[in-house]
Amino acid sequence: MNVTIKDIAKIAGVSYSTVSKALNNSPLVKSDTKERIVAIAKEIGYEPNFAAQRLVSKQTKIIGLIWPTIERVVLSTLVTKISDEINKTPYSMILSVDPVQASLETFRRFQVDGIILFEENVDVAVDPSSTPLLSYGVARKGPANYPIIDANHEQAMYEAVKYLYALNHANIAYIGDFSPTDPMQVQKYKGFVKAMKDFNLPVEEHNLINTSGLDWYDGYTATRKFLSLPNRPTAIVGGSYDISGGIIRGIKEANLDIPKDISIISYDNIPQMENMEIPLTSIGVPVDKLAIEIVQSMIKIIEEKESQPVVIKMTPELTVRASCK
Amino acid sequence: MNVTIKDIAKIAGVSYSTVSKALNNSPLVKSDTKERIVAIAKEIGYEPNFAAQRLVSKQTKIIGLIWPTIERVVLSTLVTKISDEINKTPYSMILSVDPVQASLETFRRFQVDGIILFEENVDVAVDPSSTPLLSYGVARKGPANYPIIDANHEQAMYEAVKYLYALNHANIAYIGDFSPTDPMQVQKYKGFVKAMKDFNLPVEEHNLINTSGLDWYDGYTATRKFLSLPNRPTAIVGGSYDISGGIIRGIKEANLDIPKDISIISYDNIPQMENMEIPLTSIGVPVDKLAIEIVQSMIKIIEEKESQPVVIKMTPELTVRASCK
DNA sequence: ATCAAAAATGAAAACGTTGTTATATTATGT
DNA sequence: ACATAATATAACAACGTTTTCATTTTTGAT
Repeated sequence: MNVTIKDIAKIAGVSYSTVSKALNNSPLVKSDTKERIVAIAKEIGYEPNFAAQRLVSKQTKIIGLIWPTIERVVLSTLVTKISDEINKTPYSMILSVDPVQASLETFRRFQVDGIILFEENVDVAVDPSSTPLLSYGVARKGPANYPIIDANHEQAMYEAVKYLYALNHANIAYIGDFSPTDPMQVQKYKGFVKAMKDFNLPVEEHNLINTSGLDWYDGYTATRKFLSLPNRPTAIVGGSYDISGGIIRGIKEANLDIPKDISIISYDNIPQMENMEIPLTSIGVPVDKLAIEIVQSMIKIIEEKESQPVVIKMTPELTVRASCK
Repeated sequence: MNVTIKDIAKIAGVSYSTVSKALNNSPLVKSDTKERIVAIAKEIGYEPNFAAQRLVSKQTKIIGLIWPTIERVVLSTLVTKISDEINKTPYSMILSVDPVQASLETFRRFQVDGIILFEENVDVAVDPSSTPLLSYGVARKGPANYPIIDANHEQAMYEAVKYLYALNHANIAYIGDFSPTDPMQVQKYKGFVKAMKDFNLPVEEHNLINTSGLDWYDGYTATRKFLSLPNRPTAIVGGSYDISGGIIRGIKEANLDIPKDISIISYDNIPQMENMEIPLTSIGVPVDKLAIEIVQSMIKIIEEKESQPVVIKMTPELTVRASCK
């Protein structure tokens, strides 16, 4: 059987309500007594009973994370970081990999205090009266009825081009997914094109390479194809971590050197960029900062109960490594 | 404020203890009353209060999963499946990506009912009197004081060779990690060598290729190197999902065809094998079955309280796809 | 020394369940 | 019709906290 505050009370010769206050560092109890009680608690290895605390506080101190799409390295890194971040707070995290609606159902049953949703193209009907919800996704036209944290993809791509331009590149290509149904990709595309225009660089067919997908293989095949064409760019912007992996391989296979022959900068700012065949210079919101922002916002929403459906656009950062010249 | 059994009691005109029994389908309450109460509960959207149930039942119905190594596709798939599986039960899962000892600490505080540990080379000192613990890892010499679920790596590799042998291959190479400090890899190595000997196939330097790592790139570089050597094998056993990805690439680059020129079978049995450049024939315990076994065992240990430190060796299965001939 | 105010502690209700025990109701056999 | 057994329902303690309110103790001013 576990140690309770009543056990502590008995040893300390005080009432258990005093113990409760002492352990919560209440100003209502004398500091000598407080110290004595805390010492005893530690001594006999007291751990507060979670269920009892929840019952009276009407909170679960649990945040649910809905993660319907699996197995993209970037996302699993983000999940890890979010978990880390939540563990630093009094909250903890439970994970659901079920489809969105089913997950919401589960979390309601669980009475979690808040829900973080990884949104990919999903538009969720959320009853605003219910559990606080925060989405990591893309801002909509008409704002949803819950807050959204969104990496500024457009700005990221703009900065990528700006950086390459500053390095005197004039023939810059974008290898990425141009799917018009994925808002994230649309943003990236826009940002690239806008920057190119702003710097008076040509935007033509040969420097807009559609991978039709976000995976390694998509980047690889697209690169092979486009390297065989004339008017080869001197710099490439890769649309995702995985795509860029494929790009590197494609370039290597053509016996070209990075960055001597071609510079490359990739979207997605995760530590793994460092460990690629060539450490990739990358642009994007650092995954750590993203995690912190998501968790902080979630907790704020939970605790302040005032969830305006704001959109938080996170600013991308450039991390220079060895792939641009 | 949430609906409680007292609200139901008021509406139904019975005492709340009767409601409790009715909702738990107790034989102590008349079936008419039961139905009526259940109907009302549904009607007004009653959800039992988790904390209250936990407080009285002395259980949390939460299973903690410790996952210290991240970002190996195979493992994240397994985590997903385990989560799925747990969600089918009355339990739910919380995830910790902290180092083992810190995670154990957290989970104790949480009073989780059981802990699943993904063990990679970690030897954990566990106080057997405490929370039930189940490890997914490798059997030790002296059994640990908790149960271990272990894929039979040795048998897997044996079966791989057997399969290739049945396809009339005589020159078979193993491309994998031969690190003597990683017990999983040692098992695989052993299984391969044993099979080769049993089938009277030669085990020489040219068909034991050490990648010194488990990643894509390790497989790729190893393959490039060994393809340049004479006496090229007709079939390859790849040591992991990622390694095999690299092997495929290496072979393709050498302008060889799979399976026409070289057959390849990979360790790890996950659905993603289907989506590789070439759908890979693979051997290993199917990740779904692994997840089911882990979760079932965990729950059994929790509920029966009799955790003998057994080792469960899971039988690998062969999934034939397009990469062997 | 006396008393009021302030400080410290204690008592007890509340949170929403489950499970045990007590009570009321119905059925059964004579 | 009556005792007895079986059945259905109600009452209430218990789980381990937090929090409110009541009580006791200490402090400080007179």
